[in-house]
Amino acid sequence: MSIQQESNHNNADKYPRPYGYTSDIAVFTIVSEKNEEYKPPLMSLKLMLIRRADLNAEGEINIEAGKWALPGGFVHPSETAFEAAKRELEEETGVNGIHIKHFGVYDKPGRDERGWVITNAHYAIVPEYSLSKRAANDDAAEVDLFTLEEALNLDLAFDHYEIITEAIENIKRDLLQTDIAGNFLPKHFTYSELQAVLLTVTSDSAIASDQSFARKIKSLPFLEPVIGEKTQRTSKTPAQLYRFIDADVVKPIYTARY
Amino acid sequence: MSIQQESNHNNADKYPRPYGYTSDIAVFTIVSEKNEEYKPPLMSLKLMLIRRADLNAEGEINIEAGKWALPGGFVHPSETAFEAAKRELEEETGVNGIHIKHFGVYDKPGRDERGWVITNAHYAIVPEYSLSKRAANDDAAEVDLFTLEEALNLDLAFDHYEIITEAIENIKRDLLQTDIAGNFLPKHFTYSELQAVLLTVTSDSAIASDQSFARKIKSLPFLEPVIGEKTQRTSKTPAQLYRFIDADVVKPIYTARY
DNA sequence: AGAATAGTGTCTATAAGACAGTATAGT
DNA sequence: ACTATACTGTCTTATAGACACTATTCT
Repeated sequence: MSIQQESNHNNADKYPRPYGYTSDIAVFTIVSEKNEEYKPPLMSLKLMLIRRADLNAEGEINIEAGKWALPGGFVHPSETAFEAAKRELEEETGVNGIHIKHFGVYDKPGRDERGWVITNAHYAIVPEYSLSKRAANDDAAEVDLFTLEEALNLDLAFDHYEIITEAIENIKRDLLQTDIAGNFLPKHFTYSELQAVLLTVTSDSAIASDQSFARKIKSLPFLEPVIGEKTQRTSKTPAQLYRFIDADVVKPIYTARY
Repeated sequence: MSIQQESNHNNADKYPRPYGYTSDIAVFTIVSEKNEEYKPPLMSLKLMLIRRADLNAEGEINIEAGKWALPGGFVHPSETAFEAAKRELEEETGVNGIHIKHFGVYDKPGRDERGWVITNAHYAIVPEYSLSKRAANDDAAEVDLFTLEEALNLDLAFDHYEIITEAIENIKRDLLQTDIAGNFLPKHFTYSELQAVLLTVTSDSAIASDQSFARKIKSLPFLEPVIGEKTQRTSKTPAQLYRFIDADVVKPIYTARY
């Protein structure tokens, strides 16, 4: 069959239809481990997972029961996979305006033993407080936060090991190459708070050194100081607050602009 | 319904199943407009599109008949969308080992009036000669190459205007930010040939200036000279040949490495 | 010799990182 | 005074781009 005939898309009835179309979300949050007064935070990046119940809603034995999995659900025909992810995340956390990004499609045959289920993988960045609220609301659901290393050592459902691995790669890269780090922070933040976020995914000396990073923050095109705004929440010395602004963060390899 | 219940993926029967699952491919090629002896090439980036037939294989009036569209086809349940794109592209061009990249999922409700059809969009980089061969093989199919501007001014099927727009954004960005430019070139190439590829998507002076670019090519970590190999195909002066090597081309914005 | 492409020499401006030092305010 | 954080001064090195120049080969 030629590609052109197929591309007419007129032969759908001849082709098997997928059994299901879902969205999964790798929900990341940053936990501030210590938070004394006059101290910069110590942060660690965590992933939220849920534990699959032994029985499903009909009382039948659940597939992949007892394993840990990414939250997710079926896409409705009236929405896109991205909208479904957003909707599910808002249902989950009760927070909207969350940063969410599609990073892959998982459709390998056999990834779900019940049939041909295609899932769209997203990662999301959720402030810590939204998740703690949720955990309190719905204590029937077994939900937990894991470090990235812990998460990959759990007994994971479906192909979620692969999805989580790639979610981690994506968020680590994006944290260092885009301006998404701000989604873990309040609107206005100090250099040491941004530094703490970045240190969750890198140990580079240019980030880890206070002096280097204090200098670097002034040269970043997507950051600007909030004039006259200082805080003492990270030190006795009042520290300048910064905010993210919209700016291109492309760093071409052949040329300076395009 | 909570996100956790849905995530059990046990309720597939309750949810509508997609009507079709397809892959589309934006096939890009670079046409060398002039090719005199002892001259560097003048290149332009083109997109291959096909024209949808008036009637389908059953003799019925075809949906979106007469419009131009990306080649593509249905994904088989025994393969991934990426594999389907690769298979279709090889059927189309008769060439394998082609660079192909998934860049998006298009699943907006109503994008295909016959039902819920989800497509995976890919772009591919095909050397010029493979396409000319194909055009000769299958003259029944109406296939043509268009400049990017021409392509967007055609009467395009489905949501292919949007897909093509994003394909163009993706390939332009990747040409300047990754090492994919080499896929348009022979294994060994001169600096002016690489320059001609990049000039199809940028007019930056650092690329356009011969001297600047001749210098730049030596500092690029993913290029190396092929020792002792020179060619006169672009000038009377023998020119050094280069090749791409595997190297990380990440350019973080916060730090030099990670 | 002339023409065209392929480079190199050298200067300038900018930027990044290292190291040392100063500034601020609570205890 | 002491301490911890928040910076700044200054040096070194690396890099990019601009401009002028040289090198090579065919016609």
